Amino acid sequence: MPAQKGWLFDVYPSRDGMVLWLKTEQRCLRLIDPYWATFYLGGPDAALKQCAAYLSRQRLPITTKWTERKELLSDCFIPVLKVSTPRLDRFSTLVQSVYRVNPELTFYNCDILLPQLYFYETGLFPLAQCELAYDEAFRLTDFQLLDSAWEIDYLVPPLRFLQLRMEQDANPNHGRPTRLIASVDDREFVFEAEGAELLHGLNALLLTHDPDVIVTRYGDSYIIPRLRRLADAHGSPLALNRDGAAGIRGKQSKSFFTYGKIVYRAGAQVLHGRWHLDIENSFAVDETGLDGLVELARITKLPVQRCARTSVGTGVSSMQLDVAFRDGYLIPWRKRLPEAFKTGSELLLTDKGGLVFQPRIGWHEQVGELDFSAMFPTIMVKHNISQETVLCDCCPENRVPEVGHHICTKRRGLVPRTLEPMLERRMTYKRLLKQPLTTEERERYDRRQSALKWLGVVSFGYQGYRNARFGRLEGHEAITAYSREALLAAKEIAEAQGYSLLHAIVDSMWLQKAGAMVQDYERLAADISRQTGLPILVEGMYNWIAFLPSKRSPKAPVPNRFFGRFLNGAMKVRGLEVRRSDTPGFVRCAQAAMLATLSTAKSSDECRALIPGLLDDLRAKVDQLREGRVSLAELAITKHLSQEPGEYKTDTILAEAAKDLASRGVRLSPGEEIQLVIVDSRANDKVSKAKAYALYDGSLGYDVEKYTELLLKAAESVLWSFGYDYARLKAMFPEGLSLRRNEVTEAIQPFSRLLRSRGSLAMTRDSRGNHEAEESK
DNA sequence: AAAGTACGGGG
DNA sequence: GTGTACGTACTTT
Repeated sequence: MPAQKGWLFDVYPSRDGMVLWLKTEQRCLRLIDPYWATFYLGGPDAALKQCAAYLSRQRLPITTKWTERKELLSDCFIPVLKVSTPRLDRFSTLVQSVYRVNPELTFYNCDILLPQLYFYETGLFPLAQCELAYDEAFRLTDFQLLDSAWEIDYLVPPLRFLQLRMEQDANPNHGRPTRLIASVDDREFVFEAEGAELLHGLNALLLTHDPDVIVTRYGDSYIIPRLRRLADAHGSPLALNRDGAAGIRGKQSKSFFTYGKIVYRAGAQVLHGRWHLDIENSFAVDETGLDGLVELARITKLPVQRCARTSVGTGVSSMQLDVAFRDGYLIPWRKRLPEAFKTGSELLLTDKGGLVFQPRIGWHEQVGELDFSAMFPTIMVKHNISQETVLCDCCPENRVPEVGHHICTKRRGLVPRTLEPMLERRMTYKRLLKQPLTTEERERYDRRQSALKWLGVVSFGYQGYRNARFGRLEGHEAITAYSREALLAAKEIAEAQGYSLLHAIVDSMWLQKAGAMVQDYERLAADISRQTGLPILVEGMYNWIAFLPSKRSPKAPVPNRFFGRFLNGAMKVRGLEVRRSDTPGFVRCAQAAMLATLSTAKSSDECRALIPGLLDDLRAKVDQLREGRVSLAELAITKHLSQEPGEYKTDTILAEAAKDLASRGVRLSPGEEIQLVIVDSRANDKVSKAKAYALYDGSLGYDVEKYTELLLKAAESVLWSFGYDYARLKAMFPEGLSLRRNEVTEAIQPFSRLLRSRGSLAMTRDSRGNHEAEESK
């Protein structure tokens, strides 16, 4: 009987069982595992018996068995009916039909996607190295796992890539049809968007190259749907999929509300036996690249293409399900409830219960910053905070400070058990990063640890889900109570040692003490760690840091508008224009350049000496704007629609641009991102204030003065501490020759997001506003 | 002045 | 699969 070693590349259900694709050095092998998927039913004996009888009358192969399994909340065994079927394609319809017949039964393990359930049950996971044995019909007969999801130095198989993108960098759904560019290795192929040549050319490329991964920009929302329509129209096949029997699974786009804002999720085009990754539709790929995606898929056990497209919260949830499943717990069906539902926040904001001490506005030198590392996840682990441990029946004496909830001391919670190995794993990567490594290794470990960090951040928010499978509001309250206690204690310890607090927010504090060196801060951090039981580290020492005031009331501090220079020359920037996604590239780069220049200065005096130069640069930028030498791509502003284009009550630039697109037949959904260029912000006669970037030919120019204003306001943020406010800057650059209708030069597009996908796998986004400046600069 | 609209998190 | 924070900044009415 043949056996093959390789990596588990793809897993999905089919009529005949679970399809497994094994990637070896040479090829990709399709096997089928005749796997029986199982769910459980609980309830009164009579009802269960009746249900078993109903199931025996079904025409599907189904087995039922009486057994006992543990319930999560009570930790007690309860009698349940185990229902299994090999017809994976009918699994969810089967659950639905049982529910229709007897909605009073309690359902368990029935709403978990089958590949996940398969992974939990077998111990396999995406990209696991394993040896699979199979018969002549390519049916799996045995397997051996040669890998562990917790392995640090795991191997990733060699993968072949095909990249697809449209010629224009803007969202093709919002623009005119352009040519399709396919690239393989370093070769590029350009196809006209219509016609049979495209299909033939692409098919030839797919067949000769046989890529494992198709990486696209806008593949989910535009390229693949178009290719499929084209193939249908010509009646010719399209070889995108590797599994000819399975087809491409399309998912509808949707808009939904979460945490106060509407989110748009593009549809999906999921391949079988081959991955399609749309970098414009993947948080994980965008933030942490392919390395982060593989790391997440391995430890969350979400199939790679699903992992690429879901929120990190889904990953956290999957890890918890895995732990619960392996411990033999029944997993309750999370029915969608119609009532209001509070979602977990990915923001660690003050209103969520974190403590803030407002900053001392202004310029400060010789400042140290201490940050609690992974504060919320660490609290959950340390204090055993989990759905089933908060307000337990057995430990009324173990109280949370302030809020008074009690937490179990007898039983280790599901959430801490999930988080603990993950925190440890991230620490291992961080330790590795301190050792001598090649650039490649450094980047890989850094992306992996960054992917893990997201899991930690989100797992806190998850506690706030009132009806989340493993969330609990009281757990959330307990976490923030512990965090306040820890920050307060840290402040007191620091002050007792002669430090004065400049600013503190949730898990970070900025301190000052004459003559204190890094070692002193290290010692302080060690003291705080010891006394609070939570690890706190020196984030860095600043030569200088500027805490900016509120723009509306210049005497009021705000917690998150500051920038400073670390001793090693790196800058930390929060709340400035560079950090905002709706700042045009031209302004963002101008401000980033100013900050980079300041980062070369180690003191207020050195900064002051740089100001004349900064003002010269600023003048050059203003001139560039006024002379119409800025490209549209640099002026494009990205914003998210909060509603349908027609629902806007006020004519803002965003509403105008959305209506511009809508009037030209572009369908837009709430939450969707659009790009616009301001043409004349003061137009109030219903003449366009703004144009959609994707469709704008530049004939109306751009609003020089508006962009100058944005530029000067960004400059104000940087120069405010040196006495330059907006009024003063404006006076220095009086409205000259105001060219409202400029000739626009289509210059090179240095801010094109395209750059991210060019090259083999340089797929992560440059972070906004973190400018690593070298000490030697 | 009031109402409408958008943004942010971490490293 | 997800179901509407809250404070700040800015624009429009």
